[in-house]
Amino acid sequence: MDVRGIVADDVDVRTVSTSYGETELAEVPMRLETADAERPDGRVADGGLETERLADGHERTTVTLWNKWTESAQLLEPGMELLVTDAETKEYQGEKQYSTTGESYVVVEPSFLVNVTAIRNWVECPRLYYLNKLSGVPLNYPVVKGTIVHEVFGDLLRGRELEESIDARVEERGLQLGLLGETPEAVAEDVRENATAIEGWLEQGRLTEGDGSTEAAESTEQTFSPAESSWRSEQLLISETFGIRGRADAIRRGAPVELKTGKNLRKEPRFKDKVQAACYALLLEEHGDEVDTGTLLYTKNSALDRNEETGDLTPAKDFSMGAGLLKFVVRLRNEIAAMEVNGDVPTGYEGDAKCEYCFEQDTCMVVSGRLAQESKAGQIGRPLPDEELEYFERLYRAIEAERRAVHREYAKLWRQDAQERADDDRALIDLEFVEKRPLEEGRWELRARRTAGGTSKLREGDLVLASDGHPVRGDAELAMIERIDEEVVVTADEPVEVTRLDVYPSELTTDRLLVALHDCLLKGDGRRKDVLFGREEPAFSLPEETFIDNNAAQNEAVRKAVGAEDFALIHGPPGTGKTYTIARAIRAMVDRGERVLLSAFTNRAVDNALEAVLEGIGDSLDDDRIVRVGSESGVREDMQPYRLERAGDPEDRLAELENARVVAATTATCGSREMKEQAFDVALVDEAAQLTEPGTFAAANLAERFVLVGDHEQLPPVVRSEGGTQHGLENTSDDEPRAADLTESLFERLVERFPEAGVMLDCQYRMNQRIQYFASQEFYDGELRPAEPAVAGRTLDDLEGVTRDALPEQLRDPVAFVDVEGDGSRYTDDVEAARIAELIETYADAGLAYDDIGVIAPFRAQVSTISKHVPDAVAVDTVDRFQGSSQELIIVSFTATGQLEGPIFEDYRRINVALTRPKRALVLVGDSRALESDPVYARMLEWAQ
DNA sequence: TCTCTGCCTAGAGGA
Repeated sequence: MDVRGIVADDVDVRTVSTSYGETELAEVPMRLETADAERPDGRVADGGLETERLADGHERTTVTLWNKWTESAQLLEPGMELLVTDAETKEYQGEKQYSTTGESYVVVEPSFLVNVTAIRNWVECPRLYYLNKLSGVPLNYPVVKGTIVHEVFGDLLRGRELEESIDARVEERGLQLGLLGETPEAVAEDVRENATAIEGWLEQGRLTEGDGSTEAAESTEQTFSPAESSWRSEQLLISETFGIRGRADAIRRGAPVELKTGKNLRKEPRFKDKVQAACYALLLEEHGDEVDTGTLLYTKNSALDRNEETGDLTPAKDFSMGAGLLKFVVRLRNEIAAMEVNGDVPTGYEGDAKCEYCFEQDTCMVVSGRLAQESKAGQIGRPLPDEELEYFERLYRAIEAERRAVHREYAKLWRQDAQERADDDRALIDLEFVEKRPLEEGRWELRARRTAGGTSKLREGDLVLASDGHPVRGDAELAMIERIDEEVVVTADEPVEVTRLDVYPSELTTDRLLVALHDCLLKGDGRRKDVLFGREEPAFSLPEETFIDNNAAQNEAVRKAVGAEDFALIHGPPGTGKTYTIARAIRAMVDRGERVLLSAFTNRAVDNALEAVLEGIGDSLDDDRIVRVGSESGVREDMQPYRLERAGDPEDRLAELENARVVAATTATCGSREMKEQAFDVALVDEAAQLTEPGTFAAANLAERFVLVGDHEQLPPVVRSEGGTQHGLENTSDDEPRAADLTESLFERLVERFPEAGVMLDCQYRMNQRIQYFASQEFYDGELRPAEPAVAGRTLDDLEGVTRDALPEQLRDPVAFVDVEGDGSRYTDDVEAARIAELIETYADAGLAYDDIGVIAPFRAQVSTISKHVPDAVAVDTVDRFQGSSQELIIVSFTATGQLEGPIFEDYRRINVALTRPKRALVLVGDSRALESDPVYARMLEWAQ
């Protein structure tokens, strides 16, 4: 039976005498999860025992961990989650207790999914794991080559021809190879050397494998065919029991095969390689296969290197895996999980690797020296100033809290049932599998039909877990959504019979935030840090020329952007021509011969800004000097011609990127290995108030100086972690990072600290004066004003075919309030939705086109309710998604009856965004009693009535 | 059930 619960108190570890001699044991006081809950995998947590039941339905008991599991017990802290499989029960002083058996595994924090590579790194040196996370793996040739060899291996298993695969895989990495100064021929030759060893071995295996049937032998005559020979390539595996996730290179007859692009002439595989294979064995075991062997393929082993001892001719080394190794691997995994949850930093003393052999030795010593960390390798350099150390510590923990939030998303893959996932918009379920079709590249195209309506967050270009029913327990593979409407089309490496798609949570953003933080503080320019940490004032050498002659604030903003030596801040309230100002600033910079990075958090913002730059730069720069870096699905259609292809001839791709005078990319992409090789004179970051500090650094790190453009009175960065209440860690809640560390943008902090480095654009070109008034008073100290009389006086009458006189009197004013009592539900309001539908018809009757109307609601549930009532052409969305756009008429649904409940109303920046979207008319629809209950909303009501 | 975008995964190697 499995025992799962929360550690309730300190753990007692001691040595006792048994008939076998001295033995270690650990007694863990635990609070069990709801007793008789049957787990979805059919295992039953203990239900029948008469243990002490607590008021909350949890039972309290003691679990005894024997022998080597005491090592994992030492890691436990009260509040951590613990799982013991195959436990036995015993009675002690009238109380039922549990203890490990010979079959048991002990898993610390099982819902934290540890990567297989993390375990592999950790077994070599725990600090290596930490360093990889902190400073990232830079672009280097051995790694790129290794990746290509792996891809070719997968292709061979899927039946692709060797030369075709090599050519295609080398071609795909054109940009990376260009950055590394490699030629396709040399790389292909290098890959060929490694791949022929594999091919020969596969061929040999095919002849001797004796899969049995003559049918199999015949059908594999041409190329190796996995379908007939119980092979499977590249499978993503997740274990909910062991808390491990990884992607096996290949699986042969249920056993893992791991490829290594190197040489190993010894008889045995390297220990860390065995550990890696053992991880996959554990993963496979959970999927129902008993695994006791593994194979390692060292591609540089060839006949020439015949091992004297064994006479090995092949690159393959088979080895057997005992229960001891598997348990050892779980204990390693426990160390990582405990460290991640506690936020500890490994020193290197935990392992016994020799630092002089380590290729990360220099990095290790520098990080130790600069961050004042104890390390086995020693330290180089002086520690950062205290304020920087404190900052690093704080942000590191905030980012790690964010990482744990991503892990909670992983855990939902198995903790929530299908319907819950679907209701959460995180999965499409009950699909009807239609067909699988092999693609040229050896991948598969999979089609399924949707049997029910329903929304989901899934979009074209997203990476998803495609499964035949369950993303963890079933047959599942990572897939890319190609098309999603009534039919869903995805591509994947393996032909899964798809009936369900799940959002696959990614740690990529958190990984990149951490690296950006590291780069800023440890590699960053000293002068910049002096300014960021308030030791120096930002400097300017402002140009005399006039860039924009009809808007003083915009002109001043461009002067500051061009003349900043450290940074400049452009505060752009709604409709004030931020993008135009950016375009002018970039033009001025380019005219001065500077290379500019244009960035923002979202693809949409990057494309919008780039569009303005293209309009503004026009004649002054050839099109091929402007490059958009990003994925095909992320970049807007009309910007595709500027998008940098990754595939192709290395020299061409490199030239395209390096010759570009303006490079546009999201901040996440700025943290990519390719972009990190680039250098710029200026980084200009739009929508900077929506970025976390490390997110801003990802762009700023690449440039000599930076310009941030944004509005901190609009929406802040999206942060997932709650910054306090962390699952299973009540005892350390005092030390938990405050969410504020990531929710306040660098833009906002710098605007407050160095107001003189910023300019606020004060003329808006969007709203009728009456509409603008409230936002100006409430959020911009009354300083926002219409740019010209035509803006101040604009009304719906200006639009062709619209007659305001045809509207009821109440709606003739540019701002109107419609009092609706509401239906009292929490996140939806049918009464409001129906009233809004009527309003839309009223405006349509007065001549307004549906696509000039936008409806904003606070909750997604209300958005979908309203959508059902109104024509498709009307844009209905949440505030968050409306940020950055505008409409002639905006109708706001407040969706609250009696009182304003919920945190969504507490952030007034959200109401600022909603009220500043319209150009000519604004209608507020809501319950006046609810709105009056809050002073800001009450003032809004007064203004609107 | 408050709002929610990124990135494309993990892992690729070297004594």
